[in-house]
Amino acid sequence: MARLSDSIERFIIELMDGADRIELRRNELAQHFSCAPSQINYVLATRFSIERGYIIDSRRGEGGYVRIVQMRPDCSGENLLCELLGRVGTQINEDGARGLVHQLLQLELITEREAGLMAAATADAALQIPVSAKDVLRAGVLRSLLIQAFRNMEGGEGHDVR
Amino acid sequence: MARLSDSIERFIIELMDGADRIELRRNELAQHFSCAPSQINYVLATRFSIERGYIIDSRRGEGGYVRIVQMRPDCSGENLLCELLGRVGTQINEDGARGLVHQLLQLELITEREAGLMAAATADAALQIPVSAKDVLRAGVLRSLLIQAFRNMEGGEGHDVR
DNA sequence: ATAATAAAGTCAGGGATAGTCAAAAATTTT
DNA sequence: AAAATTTTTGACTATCCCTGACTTTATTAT
Repeated sequence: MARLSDSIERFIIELMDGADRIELRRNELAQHFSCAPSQINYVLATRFSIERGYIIDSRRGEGGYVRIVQMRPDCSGENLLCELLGRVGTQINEDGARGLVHQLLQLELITEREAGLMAAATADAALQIPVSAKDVLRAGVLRSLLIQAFRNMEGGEGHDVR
Repeated sequence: MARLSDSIERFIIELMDGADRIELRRNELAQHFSCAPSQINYVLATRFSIERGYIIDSRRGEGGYVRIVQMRPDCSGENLLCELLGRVGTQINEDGARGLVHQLLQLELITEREAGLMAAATADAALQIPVSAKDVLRAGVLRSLLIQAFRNMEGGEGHDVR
């Protein structure tokens, strides 16, 4: 029998129907498939991961939702974000970060102002901790920035700045 | 169900219509939305906080009111930057950082995309170190971002609205 | 002054969502 | 069949929104 996770994956993809984003209620979906709500999280984690080109956003409480955003993999056959994240790795130095940001700028995926911000956030001066750990920390910040930058490209409202 | 709080927030912002202050009756507003009066307090606390640059003033009893004042730092350039850096101080938590970014957005000093980047760089998730030091680190990153944001503004390119 | 009335504030709690994690179950690989 | 891997579930947690009971303050009437 087709695994439940696969069915749910297919169902969601069909729901998206080419659109690059969709919002759904976790519990409703779980009910539709008569499974535990956390099963949905599993599907999201394994089938709609960053590596596969998706970004998940969610909110709890009354009016809660789970939003799935598919990043368009345009600029390169492979998923560009995925590749960039790979290049960031677990640590990266200031020059490496700058180079990467510069490349985004060259590709016209971000503006000069945005590039300036990304560079500022990953500059040595911004990360005030013992030198030894800076590169690791910078990698975390840069990853977060990259994911956000790609979210921006989807034209949506990005995530709440709340 | 659409969140009542969001509707009320929107309603108030529309009422203000660019003005920097407004006075309203808590009970009337509650009645308009058919909700408990305390709901209004909730909206004020979560959407019109100090962090977002609002000050709430009120009076009880006959002729009571709630006044919402949007702080518009009248200083610009250097002074505003100074003030904001002061607010960041040596440490700031995630909510504080978000509120400040939200305010820059409201003041139209940065674009939504830029706000998203600033929020991403100062999110808890981006700073992968022991919790205890996060706020200090975040302050460093945010300071760096602010300085860069103001550098952008002086460049006078206006902001790309994309 | 005191009492009555008319606001607004506070806070704890409940309901509605979603997330996490570890253990059990199922499936696949060796 | 044993081991390894993936899937599924359930118990517990976290967050957000909304309400209601009770409190505080200001004004007005007696």
